[in-house]
Amino acid sequence: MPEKSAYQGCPQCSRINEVLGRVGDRWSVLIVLSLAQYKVLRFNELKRHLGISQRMLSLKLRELERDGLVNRTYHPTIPPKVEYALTDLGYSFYEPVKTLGTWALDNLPNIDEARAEFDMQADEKKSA
Amino acid sequence: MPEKSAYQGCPQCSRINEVLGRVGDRWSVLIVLSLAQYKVLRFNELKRHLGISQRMLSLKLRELERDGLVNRTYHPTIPPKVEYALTDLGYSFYEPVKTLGTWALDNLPNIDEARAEFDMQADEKKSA
DNA sequence: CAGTATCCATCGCGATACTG
DNA sequence: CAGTATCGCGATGGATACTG
Repeated sequence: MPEKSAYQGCPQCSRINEVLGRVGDRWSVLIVLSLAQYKVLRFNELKRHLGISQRMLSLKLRELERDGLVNRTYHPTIPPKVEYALTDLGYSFYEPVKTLGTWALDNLPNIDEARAEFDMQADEKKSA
Repeated sequence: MPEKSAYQGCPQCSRINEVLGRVGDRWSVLIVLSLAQYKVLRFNELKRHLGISQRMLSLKLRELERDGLVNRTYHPTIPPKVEYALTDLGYSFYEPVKTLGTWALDNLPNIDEARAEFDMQADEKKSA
């Protein structure tokens, strides 16, 4: 937690940042996205779907569970079976994330264009 | 860029992830937030406001400029003066970010509560 | 199957020093 | 003032091996 000298001008920034810490965490978002789409997934289903390592998936799922975004259901069978699903809070979190994802898809062409132009002008200076 | 075996089940995830990379980057978001609020800021104004290191601010600003989210205006005076502001694309990006920030402020109490309960139950097991 | 534990490479990022 | 260059530490996260 970078609680250095930051956020002097923005007291609530540190709190918003906590959530951004969750969103910024690609894996957490992808997990939420997957669960929103499939409703219920087992551990290895998520693992295969996302191409995430066991370690990371385990860590991130516990974080999400701790934050009340994901529900974990353990079935003590043999072999064991564990199902993950979004909580109500998880679904409510999905809403703004979806908004962001929509913006992303809509505007990535613009970003690509801006990058191309920026890089082109950088090249011009180099060859000048 | 972790272009490993990820995203098999979600081709557009990698693109969404690019934007999440930007959002996840706390500094980039805080810069956008600051510029949205103050319209125009100079390099050191941003630096002081955010408590960010020169190096990071410089790097992040160039990223944001390259992506077309931030506009850089150089005034060749002595001493030099450089002003940063959001582009139209930057402002449009601010919208979904604001949505997310609002969700954060609204729901952080819920997250805190969920955490407290989760940690309490974890403690119970430990002492059992 | 659903994890946990250990090891290790990478790198984000701050601190510091220097320049036009 | 507005950067760039270099160094170094700590966190992030993958690979691998082991357990109930």
